[in-house]
Amino acid sequence: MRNSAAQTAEARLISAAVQMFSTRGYSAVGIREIAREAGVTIGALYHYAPSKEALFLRILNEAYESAIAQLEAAARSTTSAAGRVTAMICAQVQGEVSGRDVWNVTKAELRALTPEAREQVIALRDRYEAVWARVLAEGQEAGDFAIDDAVIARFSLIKMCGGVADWYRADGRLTLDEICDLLARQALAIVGYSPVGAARGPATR
Amino acid sequence: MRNSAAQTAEARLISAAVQMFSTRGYSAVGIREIAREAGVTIGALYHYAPSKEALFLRILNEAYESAIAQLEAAARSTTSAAGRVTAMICAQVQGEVSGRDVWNVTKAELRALTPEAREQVIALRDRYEAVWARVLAEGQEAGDFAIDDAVIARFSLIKMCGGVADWYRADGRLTLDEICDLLARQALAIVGYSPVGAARGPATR
DNA sequence: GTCTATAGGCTGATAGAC
DNA sequence: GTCTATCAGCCTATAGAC
Repeated sequence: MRNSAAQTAEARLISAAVQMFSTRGYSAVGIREIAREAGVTIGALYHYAPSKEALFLRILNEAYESAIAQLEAAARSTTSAAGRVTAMICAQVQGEVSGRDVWNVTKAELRALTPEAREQVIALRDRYEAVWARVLAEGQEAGDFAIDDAVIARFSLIKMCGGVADWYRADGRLTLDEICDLLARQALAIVGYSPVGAARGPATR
Repeated sequence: MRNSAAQTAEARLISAAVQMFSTRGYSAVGIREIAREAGVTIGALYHYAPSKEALFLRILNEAYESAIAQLEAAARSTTSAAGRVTAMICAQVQGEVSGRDVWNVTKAELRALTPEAREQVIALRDRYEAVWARVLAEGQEAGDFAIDDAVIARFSLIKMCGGVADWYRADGRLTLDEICDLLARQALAIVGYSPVGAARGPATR
């Protein structure tokens, strides 16, 4: 039992599964290993989850629901289009870094799922992207942004944040706040943000 | 034997492995399945590759060597910094889309490798990123670009292209050329490109 | 070069005692 | 809730015939 005994067996199973799926992949990790790492046996594992895939799906669901809630909170945190994008970039980067194990799993393992389970997770991903789509469209309509193609811009923004957890280190050259700031500037450059509200007008800074 | 019988057994094995690793993941695919898909038996498979991981490593190596060569050709194709970035974005996007199976494998499966093999593939990735780093630094020194942070910009550019193959469809809304053009514009926005060569000066288009 | 047979071990999942 | 024992099947890899 490597995790704290203060946690319930269920919590230890979830966190062991997240950590192991993240570092080695869903298919490469056996239920026996998860159970051993969590300090229980397979019998107990199957008491908490009806199957390996169900355990996995639960992790994916919780990760996305939490991420969507945080992204929506960031989108509501201010009224300016540029402020929203900045807050959403920060929310996404911080979510990815603090839950890097979960997101490693989430992004890499859709293909390991059965078709029904995969559709369920894709619906969550679509809800997440819809928050971005709404904010970008509002900024465009208000004249704050000059976006060539909303779909391409959205994909790029999401991808841009998605890799941070791969290389960020707490003792690295840049703090997380600095990284968020740099990425937010890049994001505003991508959406053609101009403070005066004139599409494609000269930038002042 | 689902693949063309005109190919050698070796070529069929490689392409079957690429396709199956891509759609289902390295760990989830067994050597029996690869051999069956290629129309040979495991005995023949082990004649061409000493192990499952060696077969996998060979695929990764060939993919990266080819991608590095194409990226370097794009970087040499023109002398202007902006032209180079545009050509490199196109090279990267087209490489990812035309070889989407290989890249799905390459990006997702590093963790399935043993430590020695992983280091080898990471060295290839570093060589790939070094081409980008060089071009961005040259553009910055020449005054064509105004990059806040070269590392962050490089990661963002690479990530931005990396997702295209996930959603691109030949019969989709945008042609591949249109996508490359849009991404190249975003790339130039990220690197703070200004045609007059003045850092952070007003954009003319 | 390609085959079959097989070794030795791991897989997800279940049954039933406590 | 948690355990042990077990099923049926899959895994990578090897040996040796042809």
